Amino acid sequence: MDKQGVYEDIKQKIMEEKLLPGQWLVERELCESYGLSRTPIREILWRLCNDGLLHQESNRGFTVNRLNLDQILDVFQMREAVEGMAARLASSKGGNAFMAKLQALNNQLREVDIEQNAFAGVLLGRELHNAIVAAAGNGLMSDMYQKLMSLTILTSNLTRKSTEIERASRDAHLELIDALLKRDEDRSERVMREHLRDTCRVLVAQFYPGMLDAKHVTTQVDRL
Amino acid sequence: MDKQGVYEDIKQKIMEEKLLPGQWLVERELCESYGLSRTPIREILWRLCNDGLLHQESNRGFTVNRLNLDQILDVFQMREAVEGMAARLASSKGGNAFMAKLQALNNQLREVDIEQNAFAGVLLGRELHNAIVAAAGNGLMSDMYQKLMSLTILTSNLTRKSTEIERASRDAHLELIDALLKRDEDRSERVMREHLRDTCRVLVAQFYPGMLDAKHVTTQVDRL
DNA sequence: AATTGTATTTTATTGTCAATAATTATTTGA
DNA sequence: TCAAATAATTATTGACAATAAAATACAATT
Repeated sequence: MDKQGVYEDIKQKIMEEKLLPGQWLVERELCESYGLSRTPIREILWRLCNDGLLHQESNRGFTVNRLNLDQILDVFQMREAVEGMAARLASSKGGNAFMAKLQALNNQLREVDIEQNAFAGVLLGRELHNAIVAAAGNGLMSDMYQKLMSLTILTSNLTRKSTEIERASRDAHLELIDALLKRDEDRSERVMREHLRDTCRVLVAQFYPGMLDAKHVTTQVDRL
Repeated sequence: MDKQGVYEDIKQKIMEEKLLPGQWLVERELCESYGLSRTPIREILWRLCNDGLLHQESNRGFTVNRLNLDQILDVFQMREAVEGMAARLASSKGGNAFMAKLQALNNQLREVDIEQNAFAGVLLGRELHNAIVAAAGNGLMSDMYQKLMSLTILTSNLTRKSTEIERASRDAHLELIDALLKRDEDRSERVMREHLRDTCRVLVAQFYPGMLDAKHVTTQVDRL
């Protein structure tokens, strides 16, 4: 397997929780299992570190990054900033293909039975978010979004406890699509932000019950 | 010089335009001048690459990153998103120390004679932006802001042609401080965004005259 | 004969590796 | 419990391989 392949393989293993937060990645073991020497492996580990997936301690090596509650809140706060702007830009600059994509997602979302197949809804939601960021047409934004999504997924395995999150997201996603289709920039940004704050609340409630009074989560936007 | 020192030295050389965009950084030369071996130099180069200061081409090495107009616009768009949110958070969560800092900056800014000493104004402006992001209390935001500032400085040597930029920024900075002191979240964010868009316009006008009709720069916010 | 185009050689540079040094963690003995 | 010895792991180094650019030599064409 070549360097790029190894990079993606490790990344995926972290995403799929085959490598758990806090777990040490031993260079020698990685060399043996992938058949590469330490130098390229090291380079890969640095990349993953800069993606936010790994954490390095000097002279100790790399672990899978573990986010505490404050960091999770930080991630969602940044997602509000970045994806909020993405929604604004997409609503004004999105082309025909984007609008068609929104229509398609709208129809698919309405058809999905959340209680029966929540994960399908989650996947559609991700597609929506990805499409919005892509439509914003800002490469730097795409990079930062990618990093934020990595950190989001690192937060918790969304695949499992997804029902409640999806239940909370569906209406917001439909409203978001509506705002985008109407090219309402302000509403698009506002809905996106509120949606992310809600998602964050639900997620925190699930994984850190009894901590909803944390400062970040209760921040309110009077008017956007 | 140790690893961290070399990292900062190269970074500063890029900031000060002692290393120019497009210029190749040859590993062997860096090894000789800093007295380190290739592996740690390589590690430093990867870090700088992930900071956005360098650009890598496979089997060719690293160059100082060169931003085209579109990328510059992307940077400022992201700064609007990130620093807009920073202003919002700082206005609501900023403590006594932050408020005192704002007062001090307010006084200093009013005293500075722009026409005579524009750079002093630029430095105060940077201090203000830094203080706002710090007051937002989001580590991830600080990281992303750092990267965006690196890219901003890479854009052009702001030290030289700073008079016009500072002239355009001063009033905005004062208004921003006012909004923050009054803890007006919405206005703080709005003013920050408008200020960054104006700065971007001035900068583009200086370095890319006759291109102000570029799509990004003309994007307007009706209501924030 | 001069010039252009192409193939070949040379050079410069990065990519990879395995051995060694330095650091940190663990075990063992009192 | 503490200290020293041992083991495990990362950090660095220098040598070598692979790759890409540059220079050169040569042939083809006008």
